[in-house]
Amino acid sequence: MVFKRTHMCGTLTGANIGERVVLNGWIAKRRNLGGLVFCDLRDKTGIVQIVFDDKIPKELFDEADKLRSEYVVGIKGTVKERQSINSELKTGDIEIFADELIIYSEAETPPIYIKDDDNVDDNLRLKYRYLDLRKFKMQENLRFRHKLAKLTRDYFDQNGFTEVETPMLIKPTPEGARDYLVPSRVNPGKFYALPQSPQMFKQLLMVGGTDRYMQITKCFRDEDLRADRQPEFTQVDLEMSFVDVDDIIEMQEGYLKKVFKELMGVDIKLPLPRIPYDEAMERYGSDKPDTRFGFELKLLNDHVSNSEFKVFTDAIAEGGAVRGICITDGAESYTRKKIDKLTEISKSYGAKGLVWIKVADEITSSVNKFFDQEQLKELVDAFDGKDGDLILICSGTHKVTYDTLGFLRRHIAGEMGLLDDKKYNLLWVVDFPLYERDEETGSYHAMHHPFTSPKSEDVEKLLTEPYAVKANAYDIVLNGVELGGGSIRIHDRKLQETMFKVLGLTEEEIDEKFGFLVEAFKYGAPPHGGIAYGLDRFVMLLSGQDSIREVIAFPKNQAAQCMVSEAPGEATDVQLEELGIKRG
RNA sequence: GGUCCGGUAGUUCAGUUGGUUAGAAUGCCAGCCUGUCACGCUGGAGGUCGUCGGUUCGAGCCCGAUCCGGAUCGCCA
Repeated sequence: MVFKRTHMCGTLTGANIGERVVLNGWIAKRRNLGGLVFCDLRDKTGIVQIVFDDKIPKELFDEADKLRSEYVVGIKGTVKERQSINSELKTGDIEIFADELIIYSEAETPPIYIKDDDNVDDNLRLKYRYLDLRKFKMQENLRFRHKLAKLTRDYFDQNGFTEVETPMLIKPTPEGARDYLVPSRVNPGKFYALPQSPQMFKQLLMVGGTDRYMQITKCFRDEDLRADRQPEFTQVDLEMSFVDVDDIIEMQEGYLKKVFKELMGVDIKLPLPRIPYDEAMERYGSDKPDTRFGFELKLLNDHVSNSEFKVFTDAIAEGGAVRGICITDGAESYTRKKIDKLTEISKSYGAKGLVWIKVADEITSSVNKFFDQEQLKELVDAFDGKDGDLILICSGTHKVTYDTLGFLRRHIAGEMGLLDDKKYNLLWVVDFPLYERDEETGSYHAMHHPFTSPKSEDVEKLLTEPYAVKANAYDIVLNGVELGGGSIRIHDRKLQETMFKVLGLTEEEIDEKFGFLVEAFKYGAPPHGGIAYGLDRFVMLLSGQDSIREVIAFPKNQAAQCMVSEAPGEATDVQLEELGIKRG
């Protein structure tokens, strides 16, 4: 038997006083005072206090005395005003005097507490996810995620987009991230891959005349996990025909404005800033800059090139750089010990060391032996340094200086409490390089993917100076996190062939990997482009969580295992034989 | 694959220089309790100190190996 509930626990208020109500939920807490039993009854909307007193039959009272944490019960009773109000509780001015009780399920003592701010081992939470999900915080996160997804569908629907499902079983294309492979029983020895993104299919949809496509879909990458990276994750995927970069950005800014207005109550100013990739690297050492604070990078090659400090001069001679950042407003707290700590972390980004300069009447530094006061003053002036500031300098390849200082400026800002989570700095990073160099093989490599179009003014440089070619590619960045990215694609067959040529792909490789797309483009491809957002990250940032695991109902742990179901599991010999993977 | 941190009661943790029977809080169980809401009071149960090996008269603590977890770099077109 199930009690037909009349209300949800958290929605009851003083307006319900005198009403007879029926509630279902979990026992969050029982307090037995002897002749009086209080229970906190919880459902996803909140908690309300139930009272069992001596006015009820003894059998019912005895039943109430048996209640324990996480028992699932139904209650019938009358709403009354409280004698003692609990201002901590939304429903704290009322309580339910129960006259009927049904215990649907008893429960063992739960291994984790059902409490929002409970500090418990992450794997325990994942193992008992169904208990973890009972927390209000988790229910709120799921609800928030749902709202964002709904708003996304509504917005793009209103703008003429059609949601189309693309296949989950696709052809393996060994490029970029590692594929999850799925063996095909009816094609022994052959495999499907799970999509890393619907990229090629959404382009086919454009060739197919869909014009404006969107999809909220799962994508899969068999790479190592991080706090903001799961092997299966959700993308908001979009593609539009007959557009240029401005068209796409304008459409997205409308979307972002709506998201921030309706879900966060924040008015964002349009148009959003656009920062060219080169400038982002030069000023922030990152292609996803956090602009909520300063500490911008400065190239110091000209200021140190004639110094005695070989570490610097060697780096410059080898084509590298010397760069620094200046920590202002409260840098005094950085003692030698703390700077040593920073130096230690810097090494993981490839820096050999970190030079520090403390600005004061008498400038001190870790390189006093090599720089006199005048030379140090020059460096300080390069940053407009003031008394109390701390300048940190590192040298090496351009990449090492960007990575190290890009990390340090954000790390230090975090330590100094400058990362205001109420501030939403959205910006576009544009004009990405089309190619990057593969450090191991020395070959060219599409930075985005091989269908990204070069900027028209750079097309002639494709074969002569590939590194100088900028792409019609853009990333949307929020507070130092990449929310999404996209590009205008190549729709011209000649240009696509040139692109493949620069990448060093043979006819066979092209045919094997992208043959069907190249073939499709023979029959009339519209100019098109799109973008994809990481939905999990988006929800994480907006709801103020520090891991995407908080906004995914059943996430994987760092070893890519599902702690609830214990996936992945073994396959039986019979299964493997049937799939043609193992001989019987 | 590399680096760093961690693994002690159901849970979160403490455990000094290697030294008696490994502690606290919370949770759990029992009894008492009519206005609690982190209820209170009294009592109780609860441990393969991740695992294996070594050093030692003696190891939670030291050494080696290993497993597991987390963070991070590489990786993530």
